[in-house]
Amino acid sequence: MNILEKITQNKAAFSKSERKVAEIILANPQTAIHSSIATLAKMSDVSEPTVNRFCRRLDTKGFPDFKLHLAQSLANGTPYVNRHVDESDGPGEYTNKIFESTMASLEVARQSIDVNTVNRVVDLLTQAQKISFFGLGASASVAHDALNKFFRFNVPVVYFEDILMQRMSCMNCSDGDVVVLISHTGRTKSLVEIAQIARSNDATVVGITSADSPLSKECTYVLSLEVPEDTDMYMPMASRIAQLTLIDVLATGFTLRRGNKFRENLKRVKDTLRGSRFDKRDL
Amino acid sequence: MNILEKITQNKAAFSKSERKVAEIILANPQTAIHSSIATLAKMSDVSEPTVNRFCRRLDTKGFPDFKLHLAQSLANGTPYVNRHVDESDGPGEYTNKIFESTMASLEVARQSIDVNTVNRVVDLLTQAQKISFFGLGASASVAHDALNKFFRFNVPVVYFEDILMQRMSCMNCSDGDVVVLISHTGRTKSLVEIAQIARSNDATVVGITSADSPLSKECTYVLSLEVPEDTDMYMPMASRIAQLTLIDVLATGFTLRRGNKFRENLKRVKDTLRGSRFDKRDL
DNA sequence: ACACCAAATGTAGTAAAATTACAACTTGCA
DNA sequence: TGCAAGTTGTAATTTTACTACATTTGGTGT
Repeated sequence: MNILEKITQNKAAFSKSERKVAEIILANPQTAIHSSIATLAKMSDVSEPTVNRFCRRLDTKGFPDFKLHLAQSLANGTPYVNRHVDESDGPGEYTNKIFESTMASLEVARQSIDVNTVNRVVDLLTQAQKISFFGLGASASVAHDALNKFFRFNVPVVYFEDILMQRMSCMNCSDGDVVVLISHTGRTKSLVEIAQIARSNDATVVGITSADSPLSKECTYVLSLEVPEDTDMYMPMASRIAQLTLIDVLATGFTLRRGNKFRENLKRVKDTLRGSRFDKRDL
Repeated sequence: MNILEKITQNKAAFSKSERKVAEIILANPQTAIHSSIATLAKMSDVSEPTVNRFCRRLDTKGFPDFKLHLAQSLANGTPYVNRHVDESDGPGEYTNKIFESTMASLEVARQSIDVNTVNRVVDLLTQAQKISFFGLGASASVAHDALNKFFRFNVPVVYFEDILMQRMSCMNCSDGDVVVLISHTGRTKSLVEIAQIARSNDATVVGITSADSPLSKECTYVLSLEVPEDTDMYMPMASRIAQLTLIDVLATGFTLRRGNKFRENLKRVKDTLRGSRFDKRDL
């Protein structure tokens, strides 16, 4: 865990002098990591052993070890904590907060992804006769993006924003078709219905949605993304970003998989051509 | 810069013994940060001053300072380096690489954003009579997403995928209208034309595009995102993600500026959606 | 091939930093 | 008031890092 947060949390448990040290470090962590224990003791107006005890209380081996932890907390990237925007924030603040929370959400999403399912879905997609991407509301643009990506692969791809078109499309599904349904909550009624229609027409249904949702129960495969809930009103839907990134992952997997096959194919063509050519040694 | 990369890069410039130290550190950086200079010297089979000189050569103040840098490089999150996917990668690897490069790109984008322009654009949007979002290809889905976000604000928002519709819409622009054009490269001809049409009809044109592009020259305001170029074939378009996040930033700025009354309105929109969803307690 | 110079490396001593053990001081409670 | 538990500081010890200088290595020109 981030040691800066830890200091803030344990603040109550510290003794008076230890708290002095905590204040100084929190106020100026960058200085702290470049100071010796003596300097820091003087700044906090306590003795050196007090600083040392402070470090130990935070489960570090001693002052140098503490500095290491602190340095890591301060390292670029780590402090991507889900910081919420509040009303008093200026443009600089909310810009940074949003970027940082987005990155934090991506990190959480990354860790929650089940690689095996990704692999199976990629497998499925490469073998699909037709791929459909459907989503509603905020997820519609994600489906839209997926269309863009997969369209380049020269595969039959389908995307509709309209519920009725989505339904009709699913009714025409058959064995070998893959329907990818995107929904953060997984509670959108019409999308759940579409999953049922697609399944009853022998299509494989892949859900990019949250686990244990009504939608996930209707899917053949579920790629769940555990993105922190967008509880805050100002909070952007980080889930979309995670979904898009997941689409990127699928598209990449697709390219890699098809790439291999494609290269083998190339080689076979070359071999076939050889017969119609003069060999090098014949020259 | 990440010190681990630095070590790898400068490897050639090192002396024989220094290289020994480099090898040991690269092979086991986690151990290195918890070792004293003496231990590390013994492991590398060199003398202590050699280790010290090694540290100095990397522009650190000495061994402790070097450890600090190393710790930061090893910190969770920092190694979000743009790692490229290669053909031999398995699902686990490419998934991680894509998430990490996306995060890395977001970080770069964050640093490149001009907050003042963000502020001015938010200002503009809050006062706009009508807001249009246009993009083509991959950027179309970003515009689509923007539509979704701003639609909730109960502001007249327009979005078209069709070039002709985009043109016509811009021809009907008037003073007070804001047209947001999204394009990673900023070299899409028809989008540049649309910018010109919109401007000549007194609309304010905001470009979410790269600086110094043809499109940027036609815009009233440019929000440039310096996202690393997607050179690699397997590389996903991280630029879209950055654009989306920027849209989030604008939307958030918009909400903040509009104040309390407006936020109540937002809540009402959310409540309305409830009817189309399965309730949590229904499970 | 040899001598010489410069760069690289190591040795030993020194300075600095961190830790330990213990003493003195608070603080709360009987 | 006095004592016990917890807190803080002092001083000595140990560990760690650094510096100055000596030795070695490798390369270059005669």
